[in-house]
Amino acid sequence: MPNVIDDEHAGYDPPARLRRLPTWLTAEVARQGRRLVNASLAQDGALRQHFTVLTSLAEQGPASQAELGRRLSIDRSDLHALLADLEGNGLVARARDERDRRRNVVTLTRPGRTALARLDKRIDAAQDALLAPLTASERQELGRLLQKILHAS
Amino acid sequence: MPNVIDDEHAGYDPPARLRRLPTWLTAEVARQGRRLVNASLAQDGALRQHFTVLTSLAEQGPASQAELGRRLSIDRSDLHALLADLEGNGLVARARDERDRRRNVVTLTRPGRTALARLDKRIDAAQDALLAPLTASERQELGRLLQKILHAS
DNA sequence: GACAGAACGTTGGCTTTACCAACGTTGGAA
DNA sequence: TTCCAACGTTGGTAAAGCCAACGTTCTGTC
Repeated sequence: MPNVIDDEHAGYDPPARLRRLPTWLTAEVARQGRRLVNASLAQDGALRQHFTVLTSLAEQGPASQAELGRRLSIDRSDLHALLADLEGNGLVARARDERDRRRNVVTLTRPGRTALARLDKRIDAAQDALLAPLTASERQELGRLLQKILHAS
Repeated sequence: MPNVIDDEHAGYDPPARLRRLPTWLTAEVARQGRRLVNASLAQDGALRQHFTVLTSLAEQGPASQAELGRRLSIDRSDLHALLADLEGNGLVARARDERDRRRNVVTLTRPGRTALARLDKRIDAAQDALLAPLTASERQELGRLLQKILHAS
């Protein structure tokens, strides 16, 4: 007869040692965030990395595949598959760079821009769901701390 | 002639839209932490989840496989493989619970305890590496915020 | 100008983590 | 006793991350 609340996370009780570990905490929060984002984006049949690529193209402009990979820290081979998906859906165009024919210049199409606008809303909803327990200033502080870690790497 | 420093992360420059997203930030920091932890644990041929399981057994005591899975939010089937690894290395023992013969009671062995002590040091080193850019109070605050998110889920 | 090495896109493979579905066994409740 | 739940187990899928190798194209150097 467990006296825990009857919910899907019944019994969840990680040891204190783990709950004190920053790498464990970030991994666990990231997992939760990923679940929320995946559920949101799945409504449009998109993956998290599709959103990442589209966002980079929209904000930072066209780029070769290799440059895109460096900007986002995504492996060339993984990016290849992602771009194939996006190109297949007409959200992105790949064209050989005539000034350097090794390169494929990736461009956001008009449908791509439209799709991204839709995904943007999905993503924002997921952020709110994840950060619901935090106040506005706590959210800001969390962002600052995480950025500080990333920036110094 | 790029004027960037010659390092392995050359060109890393994610769009501001992503750098503002909590789910993206936590995922990125978690990825970095995972790399550090994996590199540390690999020296002992262990996986992150091996450490998780051993830690739970050490701190929270023996448990059935199902209960272990609920505590750590690890799927039964994934846990099965992890326990097979650990049992194969003699770090863990599985014994049928005679009071409920559906259950396998998992116990930490003496070699398991020894191995965990080794892994503990590896893990702590990885924490320091990840949090290097933060002050002591910032580390504490980050932990608090992440725990608040997890606890309320 | 020829040559060696680097960068590029591409293909293929492997690992970890995360889920889900189904089976036979065992226990508990109606 | 019967039905359902829980358990361990097996098998499968998918996302993500990472690495090695190939042929093509550029670039720097001799």
